[in-house]
Amino acid sequence: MNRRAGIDEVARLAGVSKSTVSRVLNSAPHVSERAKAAVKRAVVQLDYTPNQAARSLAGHRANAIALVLSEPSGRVLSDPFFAGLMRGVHAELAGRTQLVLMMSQPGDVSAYLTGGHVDGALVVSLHGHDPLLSVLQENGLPVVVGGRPLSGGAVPFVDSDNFTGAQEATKHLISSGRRRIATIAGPADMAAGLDRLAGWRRAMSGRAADLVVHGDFTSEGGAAAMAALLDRDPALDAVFVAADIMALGALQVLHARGRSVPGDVAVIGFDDSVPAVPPLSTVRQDVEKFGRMLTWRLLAEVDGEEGLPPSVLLPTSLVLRTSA
Amino acid sequence: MNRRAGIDEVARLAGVSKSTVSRVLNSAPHVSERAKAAVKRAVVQLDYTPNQAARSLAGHRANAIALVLSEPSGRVLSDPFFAGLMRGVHAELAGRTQLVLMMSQPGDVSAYLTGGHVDGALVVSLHGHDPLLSVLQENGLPVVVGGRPLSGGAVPFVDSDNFTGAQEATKHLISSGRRRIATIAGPADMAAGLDRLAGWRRAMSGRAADLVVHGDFTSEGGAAAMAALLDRDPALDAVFVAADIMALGALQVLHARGRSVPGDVAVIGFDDSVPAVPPLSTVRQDVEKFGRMLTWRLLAEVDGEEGLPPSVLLPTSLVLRTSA
DNA sequence: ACTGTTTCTGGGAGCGTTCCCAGAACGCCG
DNA sequence: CGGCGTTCTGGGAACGCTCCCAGAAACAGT
Repeated sequence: MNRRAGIDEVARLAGVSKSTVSRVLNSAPHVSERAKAAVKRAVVQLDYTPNQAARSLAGHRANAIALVLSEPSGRVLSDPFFAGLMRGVHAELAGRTQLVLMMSQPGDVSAYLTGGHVDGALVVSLHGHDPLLSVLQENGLPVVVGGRPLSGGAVPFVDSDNFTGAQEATKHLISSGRRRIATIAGPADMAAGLDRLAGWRRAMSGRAADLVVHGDFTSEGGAAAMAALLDRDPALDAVFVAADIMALGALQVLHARGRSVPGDVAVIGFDDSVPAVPPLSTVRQDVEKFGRMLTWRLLAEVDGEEGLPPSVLLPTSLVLRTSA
Repeated sequence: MNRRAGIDEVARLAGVSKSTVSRVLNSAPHVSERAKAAVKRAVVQLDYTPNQAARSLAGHRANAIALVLSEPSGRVLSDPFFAGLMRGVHAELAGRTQLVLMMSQPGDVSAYLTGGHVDGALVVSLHGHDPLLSVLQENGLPVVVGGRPLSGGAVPFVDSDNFTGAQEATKHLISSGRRRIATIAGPADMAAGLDRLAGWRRAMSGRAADLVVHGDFTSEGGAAAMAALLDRDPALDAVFVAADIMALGALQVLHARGRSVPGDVAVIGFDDSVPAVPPLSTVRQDVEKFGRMLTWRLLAEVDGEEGLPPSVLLPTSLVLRTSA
């Protein structure tokens, strides 16, 4: 393993000072074309890669952002939503900064984050009134939250338009003639759960909206919720499920109890994340775009740009397949 | 944002030199209990966190490892397998080192990796004869591969016992009286695909083993493969699918073509990663353990431990549910 | 020509650690 | 009591960059 070239070697080969090399590398102004070209040539010739550690140390900038999964159980990782999100984040980063992954065990995470190891944090899957947010804000660390936070004042966030999506899905169920429409809602301590439930409620206004059971965004939770719903009203003929992954569980229960889908019961999910039998009608959200937005917003914040939107709401669209 | 304390402040408060502080932080030998206690107290009092950048720079160690997804498309990310893997990796890391995520766009990744920014790399989802491995080895970067690499000589790897798992699944289909047993295999350029196919072949020895179609580890691929299989032999009565995610696609096609599962066609998947209708019989692999093993192995390698096993094969187990 | 302004350039002081080396303190043995 | 090993400690030179400052060069305007 031959030692890697340093900036001074590049400087010597290019016949300039290391200051100039540094300027070229950071595309700073006030560099002659001649010097720029010479440096670039030297960089290629020596196969030079700047040392990140030295850069961070001298530049007071970590060149890394954290993706924090605020979920001790690590449940999120199994969620296809998360996979797409990460793809988006990564795409937007485009090698500019490193992505450090963290799963939140309350204490240590904030210590690490405020320790100056990252320039900013993407916080995802926040439950209830997590203190993490306020801690980070107090320390002045740029933060963008994925999914509307339930507390935390003025933190910028990116979210899908859960309310409208849920509303449209439910409207579709109503207009296709369903009479007893239930919902398997998300956790009551997450905005995604609450907002989708609110959308369902809005669409149901004027009808009996009592068939509500909360799930936990897992297929097991979805199954349990479906069973509970069926016990409560064996005659229900439609269900809006706040997540595809829960819909999968619901589908299993419906099948086991001899209900045909969509014959006896229509099902609409949310996310457009999983293939199912029968193919699931669902509310589609572009998770990759979600991830890109999140990242773009954070990087802009880190760069100190002005006039940024406090938050962004991404549109959703109803995708009709077989299940409803 | 008040400036963070440095090592010398800790030293001053503790009444020792920064060398001693450093020794305590790295739990190096030759430090008196007295000094150790004083330093620890000072650290707590000042809420001191060592600066990673400075550490890496001075210590010639990045304190980070890379998780490389050797898949330009980013397909892996949607795979539940990957989610579990990452959970395992993260658990094993336990805050000791950072995890940097990378998706392989052939060129840049190896440049970055050999640039000294990480102490080692976990390479996952390798296709065919990826040159990445040899590049890394030439540069002396510790590497552990997830899933047996098709080329690359003596790289240590961790893998599930795909062969045995597939064999057992197929044996089960045979012993339960199925006559025409097909398989949807994985990609022909990945060991996971090849080994599972080999297991199926071994179990099928003595019977006609011609119903083979390759999929690409996506549900769409699984659907296409199932359709092709059905066209080739409408009377097939069982199929071993090399990945649950493909099985989902296959299930959709079977359903669409009026085949009941398991009545007309028995289905066994691989991974135990997705809920389905009907619940899928599958070959279970402990992906979290997989991730932990992978990481443990790499860290051991990085630490220069001796006598490490060249590779590890994790057992699989057949989980029987409804589909077969 | 003389000063001012702008573009370019190099020198060198940090950044916060680790690691090496040399020295202090403390035994213990002859 | 002198010498020698062993444990402990502090000083200071790296590590490879960025950033500040001051000087050189180029080009104006008077």
